[in-house]
Amino acid sequence: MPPTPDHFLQNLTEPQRDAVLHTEGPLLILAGPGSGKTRVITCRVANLIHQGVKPYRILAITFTNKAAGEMRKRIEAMLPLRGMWISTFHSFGVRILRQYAERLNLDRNFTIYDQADRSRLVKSALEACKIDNVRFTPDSIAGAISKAKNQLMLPDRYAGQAKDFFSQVVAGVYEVYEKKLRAANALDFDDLLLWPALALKNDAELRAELDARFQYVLIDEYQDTNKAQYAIARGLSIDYPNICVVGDPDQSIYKWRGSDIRNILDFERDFPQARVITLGENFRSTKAILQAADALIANNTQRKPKPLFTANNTGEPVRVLQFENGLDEAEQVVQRIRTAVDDGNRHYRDFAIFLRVNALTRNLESAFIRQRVPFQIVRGLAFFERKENKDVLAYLRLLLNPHDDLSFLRIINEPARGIGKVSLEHLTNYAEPRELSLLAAASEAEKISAIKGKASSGLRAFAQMMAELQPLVDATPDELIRQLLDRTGYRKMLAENDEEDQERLANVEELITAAHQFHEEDRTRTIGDFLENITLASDVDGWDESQDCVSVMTLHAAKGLEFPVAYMLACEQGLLPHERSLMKDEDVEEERRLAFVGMTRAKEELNLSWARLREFRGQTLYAVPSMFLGELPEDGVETIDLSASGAGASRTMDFWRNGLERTRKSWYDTGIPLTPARTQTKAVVADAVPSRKYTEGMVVEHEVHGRGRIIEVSGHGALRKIKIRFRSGERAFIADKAKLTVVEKK
DNA sequence: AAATACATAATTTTT
DNA sequence: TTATGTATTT
Repeated sequence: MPPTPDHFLQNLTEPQRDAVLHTEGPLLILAGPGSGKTRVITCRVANLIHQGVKPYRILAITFTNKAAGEMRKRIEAMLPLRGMWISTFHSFGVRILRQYAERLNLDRNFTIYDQADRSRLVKSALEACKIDNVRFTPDSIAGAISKAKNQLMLPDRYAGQAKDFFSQVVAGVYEVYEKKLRAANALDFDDLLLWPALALKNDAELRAELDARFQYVLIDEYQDTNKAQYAIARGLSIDYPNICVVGDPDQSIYKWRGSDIRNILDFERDFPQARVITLGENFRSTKAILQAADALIANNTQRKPKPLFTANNTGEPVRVLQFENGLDEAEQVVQRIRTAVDDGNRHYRDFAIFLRVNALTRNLESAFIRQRVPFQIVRGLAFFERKENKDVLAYLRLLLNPHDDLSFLRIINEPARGIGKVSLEHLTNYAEPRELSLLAAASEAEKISAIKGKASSGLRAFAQMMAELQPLVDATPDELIRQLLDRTGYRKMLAENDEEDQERLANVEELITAAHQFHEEDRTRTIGDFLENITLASDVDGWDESQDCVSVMTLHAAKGLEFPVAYMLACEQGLLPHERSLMKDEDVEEERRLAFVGMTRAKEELNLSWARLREFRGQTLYAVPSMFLGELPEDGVETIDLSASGAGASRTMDFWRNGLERTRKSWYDTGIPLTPARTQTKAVVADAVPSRKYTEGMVVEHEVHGRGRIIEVSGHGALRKIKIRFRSGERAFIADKAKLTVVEKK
């Protein structure tokens, strides 16, 4: 029984209905949090299909694979969907690149390099360029390359516009990096967007073909697309400009990754006839929550004001909880959750805890375990990032792509085969001018005179072994891994030893299970698909909703989700907003949007907390409540002081509201380390301020480097750095950590 | 070449 | 606190 259009339109508000019914021509939906965006999207697709549009003419782009799966499920509940593409931009890119591989002069079996691979490759490119004496880190250079790629800039054009020293260094590295990628038959994350974008630009025939194939394009979380992604969307919507983008500028939280809010302006410029529909009414949160979020985001100046309103109840006030320290915070939050569940009002799955940084999960983890409260930390890839699993995956990658030198280097001596750094240098020197992969070079190791005895035979044996494993790539994934573990000696390496190895072995076994399940779900999926799936997975993709447990995740991972009760922990200056954002107003505004995203996840109850003392990199510092707490309205917000010092309620927000008025940048000046850690008496606090005792011009004595003069002091608190000129050269230290004695004050 | 001890540096967010 | 690199020994 095919559902009638009424079916999709029931219970929709007028703007929602407009959005669903607008099928032809460009459409921009500005959807505030909780405005029923998902419903509109699914109904709109269902409506399209109902009107006779073939599912395979529709392309829907989501932000995570999980969101893609969810959307598919929801639409399928209404209509059959065979042939419709729903994926992330990156998965879409891979699919196009594999499909049109020959045409784009690509090997279909390319490996996808993640950011860790990228870092290592940049490092080796740096070495190849012989620029190891510069102070730029591989990561900063990798970041610059990534940014260039996001802006569709290839090495030659980048070199052309490189003016300052840094850009010029990057330009050189970028070119070598690209060559290395090509030689390894690998693409990095950015290439998965860059290549399709350029293909659409340069190959008119291909562009027209894909444009006609995907006559209806839908893009969710549009505020977080970058230039390359926009180029793809644009290229697919010229002959058939039925493109619908959905986003909320106030929820843009990936500027640091290249997302560009200007894409919204460009959309209206490139599609002047575009219809714009605003979904403002919130159906998710209580009035109290929404008002608090609204008041917060109103502090952003780079923003078009937009009303948030709801017909929902006022509900409980938003709570700001003050704790003595991070340990207390974790324990008491978990306890509050447990109490609510014990009282029978809630399930564990109703609760989410949001954090700005992953590193903050530690205290929570032990609190959950101690109080026996079920929880899951949503950090999807952690399992595959374990050394043993990465090793096994590297073996698989090398089997599938023998040119993958990075993987070769990872496993060539794992288990030990008597092949050390020097031998590998000889091997590289042999391989490079001959344009051989390291694996190919290894197979003819006897021709390399510089490599002797054990190393030489080890290399040849390795190449031989990989060749023998080759036919197994067609076996089932789990069988392949099992064989691989036996024949490479990896299992033997782990089998003989201590408990740590036992655990590693167990992890590898779990990897086999994962591969097995992956294959069982869909027998057509290969080991290559398995690897691809792991690389392109997002953090939330590992989130299991079916469990009745508390979810812990970063604010970034929380995007798009909702929970009856949300806790946002560590709302402290330096953490939220993060210290790395404090230098620029626009970065602070992004942090504020991040807080806004977190707050608007909550349906019924919202709790924000901070602690007076925060353990940080092994030492305890005084914390300053987040400036964002001071931006909340007094109405509908309740402040509760649960700290031992109990200085009375409401100090939190007064801190920011009233005259204290410290500049944002100065929070870490109050960060006074306590020694020894965890001591909380005021006496100890008072006398130790090592970070501030050094000044420029001082002469100091260092245990190792001898006497030197301080030439620069920067940063604050635990991050305070001092630069010292010794006879042997200049060196930088963390002020707190350096073992120095003052010889002469200036 | 590999194992070990030792020092020291670094820590946002992620497809 | 943890990961990474360096120097030293076997």
